[in-house]
Amino acid sequence: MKDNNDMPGHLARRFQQIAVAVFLAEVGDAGFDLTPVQYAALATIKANPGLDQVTLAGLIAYDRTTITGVIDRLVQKGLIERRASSRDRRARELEITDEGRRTLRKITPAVEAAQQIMLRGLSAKEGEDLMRLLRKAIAAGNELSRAPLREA
Amino acid sequence: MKDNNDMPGHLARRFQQIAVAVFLAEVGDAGFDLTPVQYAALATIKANPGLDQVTLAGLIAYDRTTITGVIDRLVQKGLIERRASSRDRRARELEITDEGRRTLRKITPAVEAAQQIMLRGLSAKEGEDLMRLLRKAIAAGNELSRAPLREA
DNA sequence: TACTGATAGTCAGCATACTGAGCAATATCC
DNA sequence: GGATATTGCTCAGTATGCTGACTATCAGTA
Repeated sequence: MKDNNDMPGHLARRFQQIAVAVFLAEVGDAGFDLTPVQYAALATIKANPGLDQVTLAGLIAYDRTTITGVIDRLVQKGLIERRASSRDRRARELEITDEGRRTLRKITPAVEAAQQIMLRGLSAKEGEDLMRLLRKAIAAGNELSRAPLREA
Repeated sequence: MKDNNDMPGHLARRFQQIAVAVFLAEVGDAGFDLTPVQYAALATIKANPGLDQVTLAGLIAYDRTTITGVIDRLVQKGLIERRASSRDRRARELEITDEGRRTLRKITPAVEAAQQIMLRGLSAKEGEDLMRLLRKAIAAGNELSRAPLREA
């Protein structure tokens, strides 16, 4: 009988669970109310001004039906704006607001601290190894989920 | 500016996302409708007959409020039974049914195939390394989530 | 034994994720 | 140019996961 600890799927779930908890704790302590998912979306919108929702979803590997709610909440918080595209009337262009930019700047230290804490049981080299192996496994499995990563 | 690919949190989410998709695809192809979470609960109930919900949650690191719904669905599918404990009237004892045992036996190949597929980009040694590093990081972060792993 | 604190379970509410369906608009092909 | 396919987005429904609150019960102690 295989143990849970021999199942990559179980380890994946557990590591993700801890990663989210650490992120929320660090960001919360810093005085912000932003989830890991919202943070990634916000940072990606800042780096790609005016992108549409499908492109955003592709850049961070979110499902297109998930991104709708995430964007709703970022708009609600005043961190981004969503407006109709002039070129394609189906699409919505996303833009970060000044408030969003400020939030992103102030929250960065907490986010980076969180990334450290997630790996606190590992040496620097082990942390690098873990990230390298994850990247490799993810690259090989990219097309297996409904929301694969898509380059711009 | 740090890239998403340098963030262990982002890699964790992505790997977990692929792991779930692979699991559901393999198990679905085998003709079963069981999630990774339901599978782990079912297997743990089989291995620990009569355990209560809190103990089960601790063994697989689920939140106690999440386990309620998972158990509801396993009961609904006829794979387990939930009955009041005679020793502690607050607690519910969980028992696998014959149907649950049959299901577990028949889906095991699909589950194991899924674990292979998740790691298909890695060599055998790399897969082992990845699991070892995940186990180590998880052990160090165990207490950081609301639902830590608890030994029996 | 009565009080107090801890524990088992549930519930409401919110935030991902996904399936599948649908609408509107754009692209493509004949 | 018009039928057809595709694309961007949304919605309803289901399944984790979590926070925080609540009930019922149990355990320890004054």
